[in-house]
Amino acid sequence: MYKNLSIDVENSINSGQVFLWKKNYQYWYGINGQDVLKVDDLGNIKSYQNNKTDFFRKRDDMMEIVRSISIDDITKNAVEKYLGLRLLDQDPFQCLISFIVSSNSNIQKIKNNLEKISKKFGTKVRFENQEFFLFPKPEKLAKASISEITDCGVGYRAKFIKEAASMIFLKKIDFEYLQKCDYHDAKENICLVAGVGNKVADCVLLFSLNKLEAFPLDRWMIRVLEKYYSDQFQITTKTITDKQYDILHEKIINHYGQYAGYAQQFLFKMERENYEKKWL
DNA sequence: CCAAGGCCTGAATG
DNA sequence: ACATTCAGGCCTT
Repeated sequence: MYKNLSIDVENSINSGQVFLWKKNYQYWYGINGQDVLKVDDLGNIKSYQNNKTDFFRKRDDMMEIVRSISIDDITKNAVEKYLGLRLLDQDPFQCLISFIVSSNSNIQKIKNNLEKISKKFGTKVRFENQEFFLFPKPEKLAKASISEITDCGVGYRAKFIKEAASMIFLKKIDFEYLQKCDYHDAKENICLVAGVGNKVADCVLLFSLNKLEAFPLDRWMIRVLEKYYSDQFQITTKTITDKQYDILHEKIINHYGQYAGYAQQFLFKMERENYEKKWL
């Protein structure tokens, strides 16, 4: 059966993966680490640094992925409804800081916090006759004071941000290494960062380290499992412990297979749209 | 191991 | 108005 597998840029950006993006007439502009991306409605990218980035993961075989995750009616419907939705391949450091900031927060506030961080610590550049602030480098945030970071409105997360930046700057966490090793090793490693638990780790792994079996379980996804999958994935308690998270993830991988992360993204998008939640 | 409580902040709710 | 709750969790006890 024929499917139109072209990219839906709008839905991909408005799916909770990225925060430092804005639309200016027909183009989307976004910060990705030390680069600025300009994207047209077909997903063609012009990059400030002239980097070749596969931000929309065009390398993925969406025909095969869609086929393999459309394993039940709920997911099948979500995939069909948001077929153009894509996982985005982000700068790992920006992604890590973004999701540390995201914990116990909401999209509007996360965006606001990250904009302040970029403005305060990032390099100002001009691109397409507009002003942008790149995301700060690890060294810059590692050497900032806690109170300077707190001024960006991130509250108690400030020290997590500083510590995380230090670990990257000092190569205690090495993203290039994490790219190479498998999901479980990478997760164990990145969870060593204070402020990074199961959910944040899975976001970083899925959105920036090419681990497509990562399946971030946040409030929304727990709600999805409770509502539509109560038979297969029973949620027993209010707070999910580390062990329960692991067990759930194991069952989820058994159900969806190696592209479970894509399934998560379609279901997350679906559920938040059902509740008419705002995006960027 | 598990459960409960606390946490910056600001927009939304009552 | 003003208080309370809640928001894409995590850490400590």
